[in-house]
Amino acid sequence: MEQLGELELLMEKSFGEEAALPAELFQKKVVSSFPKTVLTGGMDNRYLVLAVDIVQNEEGNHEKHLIITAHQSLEYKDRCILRNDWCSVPVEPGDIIHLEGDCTAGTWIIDKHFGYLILYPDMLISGTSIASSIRCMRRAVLSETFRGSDPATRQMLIGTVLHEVFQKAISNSFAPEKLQELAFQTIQEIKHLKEMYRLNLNQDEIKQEVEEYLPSFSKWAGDFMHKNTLTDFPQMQLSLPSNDGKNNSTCNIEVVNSVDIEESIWSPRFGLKGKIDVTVGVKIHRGCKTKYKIMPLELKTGKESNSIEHRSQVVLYTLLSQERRADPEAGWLLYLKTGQMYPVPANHLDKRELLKLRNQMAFFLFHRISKSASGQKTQLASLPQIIEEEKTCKYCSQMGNCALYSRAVEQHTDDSSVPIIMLPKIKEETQHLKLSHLEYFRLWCLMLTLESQSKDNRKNHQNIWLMPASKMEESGNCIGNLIRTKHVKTVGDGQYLHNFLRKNGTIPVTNLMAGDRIILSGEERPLFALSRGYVKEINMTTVTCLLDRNLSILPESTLLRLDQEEKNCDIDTPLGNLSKLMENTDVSKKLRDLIIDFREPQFISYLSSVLPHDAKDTVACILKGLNKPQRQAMKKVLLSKDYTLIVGMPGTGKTTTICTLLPAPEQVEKGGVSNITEAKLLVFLTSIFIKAGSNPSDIGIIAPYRQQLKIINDLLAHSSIGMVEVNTVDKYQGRDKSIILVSFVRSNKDGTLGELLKDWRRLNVAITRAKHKLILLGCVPSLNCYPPLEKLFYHLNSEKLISFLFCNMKVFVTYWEIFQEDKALFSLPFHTRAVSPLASACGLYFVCYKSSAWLDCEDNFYLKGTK
DNA sequence: GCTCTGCCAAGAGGA
Repeated sequence: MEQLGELELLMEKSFGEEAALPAELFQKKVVSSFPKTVLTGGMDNRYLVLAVDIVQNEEGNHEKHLIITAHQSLEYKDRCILRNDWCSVPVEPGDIIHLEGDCTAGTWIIDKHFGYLILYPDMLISGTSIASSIRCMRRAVLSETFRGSDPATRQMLIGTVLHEVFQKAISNSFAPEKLQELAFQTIQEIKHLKEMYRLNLNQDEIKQEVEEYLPSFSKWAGDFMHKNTLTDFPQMQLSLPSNDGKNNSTCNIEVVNSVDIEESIWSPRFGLKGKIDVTVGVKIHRGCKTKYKIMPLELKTGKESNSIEHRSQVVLYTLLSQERRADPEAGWLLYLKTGQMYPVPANHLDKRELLKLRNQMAFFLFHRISKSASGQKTQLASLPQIIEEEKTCKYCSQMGNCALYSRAVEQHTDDSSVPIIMLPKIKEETQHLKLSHLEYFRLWCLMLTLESQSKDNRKNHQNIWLMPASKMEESGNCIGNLIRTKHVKTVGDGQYLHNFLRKNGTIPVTNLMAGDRIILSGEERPLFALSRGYVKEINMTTVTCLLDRNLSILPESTLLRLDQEEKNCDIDTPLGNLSKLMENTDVSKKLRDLIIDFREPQFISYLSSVLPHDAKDTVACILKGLNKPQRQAMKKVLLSKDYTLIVGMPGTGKTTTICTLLPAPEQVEKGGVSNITEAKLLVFLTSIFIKAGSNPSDIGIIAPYRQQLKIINDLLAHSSIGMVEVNTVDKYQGRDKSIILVSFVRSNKDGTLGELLKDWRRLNVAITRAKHKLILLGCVPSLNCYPPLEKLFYHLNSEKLISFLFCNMKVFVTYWEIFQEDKALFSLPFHTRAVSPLASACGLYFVCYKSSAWLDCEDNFYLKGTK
């Protein structure tokens, strides 16, 4: 919030003052709003706007004059003059922009004929999003906010299937039998079958509808591919800027090959991203001349509209293509229903207007929060104006959110003007909501938006294009200098196993571990985000990854980098849920009642009335394994009509084991805290369990610190021990293993424990993941500084469960057996995991966990998943 | 103070 305050302070200043603002203040703003941006000139320029002035030129027209700098020191200033419609770009002092065009004598001129300005170029907006903003900017912004409001439909499924069939055919064959086979095979894919089930459609009707398209596929291929004479190819009117002067726009079009399928491109130059259905090699025969171009081909399965939205999408893809190769100057729009293909030239005017829309959208997405006019209240900003087109609104899937936002947010705080004809519609859409509901929506929408904007939650992959791999490697979240080795193995649909080798020597110190999500890019500029996936295996020299695309089309010499996918703040799901909670349905109404208006949950009186007769034995069997308080709570859950809050903590059982050794001081280094002695002991104990006949997959190793996990992993790799899972406490949440070994790591003289271990919830998770045996390893004097652990030791000590391994550096080792004794450790009321499967089997709405007070913590309520 | 949580994604078509 401090940063936001700073920003607003700047925004409130007038232009004159802006220019005079001290450089440090600007630098502060840039650091807080654009933490990763490095100002730079040249092709990938990033300018900081220092001042904005509106002036009248000699012809009496308005121009926007910007004072800009591409230097971190802010010392060297350039100018940018925005003419014609560019004057309307909502650019403000402190903004980051990218400029395309020419800079002469320190001045950029962007006008209707030449040049582009890209606002917040590192914010990548998808082609479809921008295309949809043509009709209604508000809807485009709402769709980016409330994702998942678009219900899936039969047509969408058909569309997805047909895209896939065409894409397979173009690199295979369009022969009718082959098409049949590809269609059949595609329909059988699990993801499509699931979707059919969801939409309540049967396979046969989908198959039939898909098959209706296939003759058009063949017709298209017959027209555009594999002919003997050039003149057999369809004639089209297509003039490209590069053959200017020549009036001959007539040409024959030959589609030679498919260069790529679903090519995913990020363009930090134009601030765009997108996926190109098919990237095709095309020969354009004009007179006796032939030009070969690699161009985007966009497939459409719906009505042959050749609409401005469809064409715009293609124009945007020509911009994306420039990130990888020469400007295609045009693209193709193919309607699969008829096989009709339209050329879409990308002229300056279209590109200019689309980029202006992109800028507008970027502005709205960037400015989600505002300050109230009266003072210091942080509130949600207004969205783009509601349009006055009842026809467009009639079928809009964002109608509900649009009206809700207008009523709950805009009409509450702002003097925003709603078109009069839209007022009744807004009222109608929101009349089922009480004031308390609107308030709830406003509050949570604000909270979630703020959360997503907080510094460490901001989702951006900017490092990939703003920072070279060699520099990123220092953080441990990136590995560069990799080349692809061996063959790419296709594991499944959209899953390709790749092997990478560090080109020179060994892989540097890294945080990357098996299971981490990564983004694969080329080291060279144009190859950002070629593919996404997971690390499968990593050692000193090689990395194995499961990727979503097959990269064997790249030359083997291509230098690649892996970037750990930054955590993404998923506010999409809660925002989607919030939107759903406000829907005019019975289910949502009931939930509003319980959640917003706090209606007390209801319970029925007798279990026999709810339990199906044949479920009795099963339930009895499950209950038998629980202790008394667990059984009582379980009963309450079963009687629940609405929801049940379960207050609980896990644990029971005991036994002892003894070892001798872990002095075991911790090491603090760049990668984090670790404890080699504990690690060795732990690996030793693991080997004992395996020798004793335990299955490695039944053993889990937990440590709170990543560095410790790394050391344990290294030790395991050098031993003969197989696939033992090693992970952080948090990754084990909600799961368990037969045998769990925990390494507490911390051991020092001054009693520093760090905040991490002090989180009692984490401690709780760590000691409750074991089904049969739990071994805790740690330094008693160090850990004793913390009351909850002290309590634990007190108990363990009284039960003689602690083995002191060395006289002055005491280490405890213990395990106990869970579920074998009725007696609960610490008199814990519950074992939550025992409850949840049963609860969900009973179809409860909520399963709620209240954190227990056993460690003198404050009362926290956790609302867990809805069903 | 060194950890994690919600996570695949841009588009599938409608009018």
